[in-house]
Amino acid sequence: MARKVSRRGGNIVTIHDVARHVGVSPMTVSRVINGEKNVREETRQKVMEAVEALNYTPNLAARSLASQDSSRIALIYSNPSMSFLSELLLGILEQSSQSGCQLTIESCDGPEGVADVLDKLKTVGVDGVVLPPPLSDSSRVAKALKDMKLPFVGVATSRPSPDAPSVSIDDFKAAFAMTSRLIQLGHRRIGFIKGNPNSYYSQLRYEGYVAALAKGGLKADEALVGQGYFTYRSGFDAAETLLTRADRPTAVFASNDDMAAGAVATAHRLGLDVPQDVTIVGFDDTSMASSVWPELTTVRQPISDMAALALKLLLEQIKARRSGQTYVPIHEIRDFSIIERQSSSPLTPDLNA
Amino acid sequence: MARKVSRRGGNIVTIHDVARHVGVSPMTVSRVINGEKNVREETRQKVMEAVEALNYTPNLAARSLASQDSSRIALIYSNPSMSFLSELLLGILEQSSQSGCQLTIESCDGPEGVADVLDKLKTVGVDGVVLPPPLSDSSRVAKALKDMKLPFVGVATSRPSPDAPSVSIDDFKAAFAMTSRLIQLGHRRIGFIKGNPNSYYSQLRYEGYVAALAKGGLKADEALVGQGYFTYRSGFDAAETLLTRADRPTAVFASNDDMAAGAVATAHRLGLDVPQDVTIVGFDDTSMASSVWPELTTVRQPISDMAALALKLLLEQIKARRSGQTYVPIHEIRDFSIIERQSSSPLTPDLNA
DNA sequence: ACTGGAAATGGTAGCGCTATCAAACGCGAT
DNA sequence: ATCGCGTTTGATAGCGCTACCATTTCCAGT
Repeated sequence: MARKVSRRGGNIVTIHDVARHVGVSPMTVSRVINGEKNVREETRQKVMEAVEALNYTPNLAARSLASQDSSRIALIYSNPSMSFLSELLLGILEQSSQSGCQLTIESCDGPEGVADVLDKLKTVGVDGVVLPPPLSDSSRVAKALKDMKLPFVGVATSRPSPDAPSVSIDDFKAAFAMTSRLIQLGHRRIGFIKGNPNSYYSQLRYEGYVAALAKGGLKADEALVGQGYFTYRSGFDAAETLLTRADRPTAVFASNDDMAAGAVATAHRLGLDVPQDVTIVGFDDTSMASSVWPELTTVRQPISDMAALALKLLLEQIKARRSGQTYVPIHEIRDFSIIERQSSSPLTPDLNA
Repeated sequence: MARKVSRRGGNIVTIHDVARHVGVSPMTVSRVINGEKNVREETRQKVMEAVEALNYTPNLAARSLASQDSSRIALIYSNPSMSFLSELLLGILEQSSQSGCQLTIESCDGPEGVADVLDKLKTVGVDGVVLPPPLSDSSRVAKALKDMKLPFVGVATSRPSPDAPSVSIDDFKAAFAMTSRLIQLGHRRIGFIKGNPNSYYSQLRYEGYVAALAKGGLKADEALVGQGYFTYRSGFDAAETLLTRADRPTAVFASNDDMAAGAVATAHRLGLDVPQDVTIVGFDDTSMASSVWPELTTVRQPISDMAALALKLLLEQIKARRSGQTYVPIHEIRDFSIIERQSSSPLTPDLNA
């Protein structure tokens, strides 16, 4: 155990210890650690073993100091959907600690808040910005950032800015898949609760629903579509209109989990059992989906992974920009999945009669 | 604008630029930045101005490298209450970026998961651990950490380990205050939904409720107390028992927000309006409280601040330990507050009849 | 004025890592 | 063997900041 006691007390294994242990130069160890290619396989092996044996972990502070890639990146959000945010944070955190970048989280409420926050970023000095929805859909924010010449990345955007990379799922396809699943379960009268009309992905989800109905040979009925605003309350209200109809839908697809939860509450209030009397499904798989009872069947976005990837793309962009290369924004599409929980069931025969 | 172009491309303002601008040594600037005392007021002033003028921001990587205080700290959680977690993360993140420490977030589900995670921390090598509830209440985890000689800090614990610092609110006092408030609103039959009996703070909240009833001259009625487990579902079920009674309570105090939200759902299902027919209040002020409708009146814990403070205490502890000093754990108590939203109202006269 | 000791400031030497370039090595072709 | 060229390795010099100690400045007490 080659341990070195540093000048100031702590005792830590450094790259030099590993180098000495193997009998190579620190530089070689560095190369192995960073996965560079010009290292003989045999050498790489020996270094890896030493790293393992000495239980070496790189000092991120030193690394980012030396490599000058210590980017300051800001995550700004205006969406108070904490459950979405925390998933996002988990992913971003993991990536940022791996990439060794300084992270700042800024909340901006209200529309003028955004401007203030951007101003602050300008004076404080950040190297890039991560934009979760709904900011990632705002062309105003995108333009402001572009004018500031500040690189940014959009997470879960349906309308990626052409100037910046983004990571998202295919909202249309996801809504299509979920609707198809409901049809497959035997549902024929399928209601839909739209999200905020300002959001483009809200539109895409609706279109996916309509397309799936068409493909299933069902005609879209405007009366089965409610307008919501992505809030619990709006789902609660919209569901009331849908579920008090004489020919109420046997399934309701709310375009996010909060609205779905609100719809479940309304169903309960109307004396309807979920999913016995009505199937209700959501979108996003935020913590809300598994908090309420019955737990919601929903479309899962791998938010954490998406966030991590987004940060990675952002850092690449910054690096490219620094070295003067032109950077072509990448728009990455991740896979969604459908999580079936207790809020959905096949259409029961008697209701079909 | 004294800007220096670094060897590798970036151009950043360093402590040297500030020093040159003022005409002092970098050391003095460093002292001013770090708020050390042995600096003449006049000098401090000038340095501050230069910092402002040049828009200097310290490079955290360099700082933690030089001062060797780059602690690796881990946040381990087993509670899937995402809303609580995200608040926590926000606070921790802010503090960690200020203190320049490396943060790792680890989830451990199941009871054996904790052991695995601790094992991992051991091999990876961390300098300290932050424990949010319910882990912060587990004497088993505390003992394991103590055996590993790993400093830790508890956030929102009601049963702080004597060996480690902690930050929490006074759960008893908070429950007492909320119950008193309900009494003040005219309620006389006040129900309570307990949390998981394994949690000590669950017990404290219950005791606060009982004490407030006593002080208000009301006798505690076991029939108005339901057993829950801090989950939505458990609140949903417990509320059913309470609210279907002939002499149902006019107010229900659920000992966390998830259970309160479940109780609201049950009330709705039973055809009761909240708060017209029954007042329902929660505890914690997680995002759940403001997601549902009506939004919940609840006890607010300043989770974010508490988390930030906890991290600070942990770092102090680590520092003290490194320099060989004995460290006396500090148990910090923060103030709670009662947030009144739409789920509570004064007792309406006719119900009192 | 003059000393002594505290307060303020500066010089030096790294913290652990990596960019850069120079050196050493391998190896097929001559 | 010798050359040439690409691959692998090493020596050096910082990245921006702070710990540590040396130095200077200040001011009370004589």
